[in-house]
Amino acid sequence: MREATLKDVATRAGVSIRTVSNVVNGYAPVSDALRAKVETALGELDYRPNVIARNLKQGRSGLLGLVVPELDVPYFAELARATIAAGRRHGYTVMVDQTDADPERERELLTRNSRLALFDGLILSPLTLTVQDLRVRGNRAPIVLLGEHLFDGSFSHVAIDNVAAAREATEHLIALGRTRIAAIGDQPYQTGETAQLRTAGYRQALERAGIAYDPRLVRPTERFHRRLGAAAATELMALPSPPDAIFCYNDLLALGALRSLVRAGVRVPDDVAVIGIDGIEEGEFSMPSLSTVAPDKQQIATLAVESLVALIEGTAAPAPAEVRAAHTLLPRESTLGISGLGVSGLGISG
Amino acid sequence: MREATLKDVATRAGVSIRTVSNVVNGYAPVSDALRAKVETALGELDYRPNVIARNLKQGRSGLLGLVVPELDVPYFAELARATIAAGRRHGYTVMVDQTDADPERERELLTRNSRLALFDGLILSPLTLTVQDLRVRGNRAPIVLLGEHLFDGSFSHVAIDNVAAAREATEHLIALGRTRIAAIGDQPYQTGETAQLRTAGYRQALERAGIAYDPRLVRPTERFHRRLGAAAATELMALPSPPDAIFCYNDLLALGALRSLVRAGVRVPDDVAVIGIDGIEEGEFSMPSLSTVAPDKQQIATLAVESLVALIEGTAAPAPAEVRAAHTLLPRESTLGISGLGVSGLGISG
DNA sequence: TGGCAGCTCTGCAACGATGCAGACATCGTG
DNA sequence: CACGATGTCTGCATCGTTGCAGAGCTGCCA
Repeated sequence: MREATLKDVATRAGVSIRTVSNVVNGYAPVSDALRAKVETALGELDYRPNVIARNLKQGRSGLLGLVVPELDVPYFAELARATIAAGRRHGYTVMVDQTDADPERERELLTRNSRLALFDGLILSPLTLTVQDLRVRGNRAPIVLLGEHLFDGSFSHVAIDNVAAAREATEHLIALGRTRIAAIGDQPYQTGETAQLRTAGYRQALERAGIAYDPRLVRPTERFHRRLGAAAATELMALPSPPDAIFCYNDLLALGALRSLVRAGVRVPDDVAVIGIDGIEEGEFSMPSLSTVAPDKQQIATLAVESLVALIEGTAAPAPAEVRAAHTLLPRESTLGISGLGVSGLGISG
Repeated sequence: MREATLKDVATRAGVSIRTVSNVVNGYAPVSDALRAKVETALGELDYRPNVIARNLKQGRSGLLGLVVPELDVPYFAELARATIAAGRRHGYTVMVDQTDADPERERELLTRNSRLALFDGLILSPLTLTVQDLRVRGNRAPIVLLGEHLFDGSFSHVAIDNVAAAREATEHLIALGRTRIAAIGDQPYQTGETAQLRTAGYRQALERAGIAYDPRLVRPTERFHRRLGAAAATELMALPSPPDAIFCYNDLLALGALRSLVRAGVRVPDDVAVIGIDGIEEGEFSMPSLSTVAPDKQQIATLAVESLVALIEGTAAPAPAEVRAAHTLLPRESTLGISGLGVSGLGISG
């Protein structure tokens, strides 16, 4: 059975389509008698408006899309929550998609026939997209980017200062007196821009402290996952002179490293201090809890949505903005130690 | 500047709208000469199809919606990933929304004017919705439900056997010789159906093993979050006779409990064994790693998408199906102990 | 040369809703 | 009583696209 349309309802109620529309939307004044008749017909036919038709007429859908590489990476999940909330505050519904960090999927998004063209605007957290890709997009909706990519100024951006964040994390380790500070997560190839900025921050901190840079202590990882962090930490501890601290480029790497260290009987932080970046909730509950530099996800989400809405509604100059969000160092047990227990580290007992 | 339409392109190229459409979609045979002219015009005007108009004409959007209570709960994030993949296999794009576990937001989804009406179908993981709510929905798209709610048979469902899952988790603890087995996560009120099923499974296992049910060992928690698990575990250990094992209704509760136990110097699993439900990746990397009963998320996602697509495309009888997905017990260190180290538990050293 | 098939291409209608201008009835006022 | 103001209600055009039926042309064969 076909869905009832305004026309069906109008026929049944013996009024014009327009009047039915008015009743449905509560627009123009409608007499009680007619209103009652229309409402009866609406009920009898179980009328439900066709949102697509309405959107076509109004030229907007009220939907924003957030596209992240991996939804099950906690940082993105937490960011998604914040973005959905920010969207609501501006009257938009945000829906989330992921690309599995697949370059082809990322490019597919921008395709002429992408279904995302239904959305009034897009917030992208790209991994591999180039400015070129974005230029030729078949997508009519405005775009705001998250992260450091594509800083050629043609698109609005929201990101933390990754160099500073990495520097502060490293400086925190230095302040604890550590000198052999390893780094896990470098990505010295084209699409690893965020990682490269963090490497820069790491090296800045070392340099300022007069600590020599030791390339053997820097482990690249293709992605920022727990398993890779664990493997890299194991390798680091097998070095002739292992590190006394590890700066991980994100919290998942750090949590993987943490487990492999503790599992191997290394005391954290006494033997090796560990810090990450992301400020995910999981890090508050690891044992020991994870020190981290937390980007202000609320702020990132709010700024991204605000920029996007301004583009959509034309309330701002279309000049692309580069927006910086805040970040905060959150020292926890993995660098400060476990307080209140009369012990100074966590290891294997038995 | 307005977006170019087919009409604009047609005017510029001196051909009919229909021909432009044909070129864009590669439909009918078009002579090379015309095709070239049209393509030039397309390029000059930077034409991008209006997906909304296309959808209106075709009566579908190719979009499925997945709505979960909280995206930053890892179980849901992992399920979302699986669902997005399953949707792609069927030619649909899945986009994810969350309700913040807010009853009003859940109901809002089904409203006449909900933007989700743009979607061809919806997969809902409801917390508080009643059958009543679903009946009066102003939403035309078919719906498939995740979880045990609303088992009155009017809607298609996909869920694991929660009673069995909880029973198997508890039996695993019993098989280890534990007798004072606590439970964290009961929700003995209307909207806590999943929790109640898990309580039933827990009690079944106790009963079968001839262990008396001790209500003091069952801690309710309003939600399934790490912090509440930690608090509940602390309370349990403060009992005159504390438990020697804890069954948590999900992995987040268990991870919270794990931390508070280890933090307090309790040896896991020697003193207290811990198990959860969900099989989230985080549990593989906690210290000790978390034993769990893992629902087959792939299967859940696949079954949900298949049911939904069948409803949308009318290839299946509209009779609502109740589908069971598989689950697997995954014993890890939090019950089996840490092997290969010559130690039998993890605690505080120093 | 007539007729037909096959290839291109076009115009119109339609998807289901809303904006707009105006028709019609009613009412109050001068 | 005439008039305009007000309050209801309607029809038409429109959003941008695609389905459908058919027009016009070409070329081939009898």
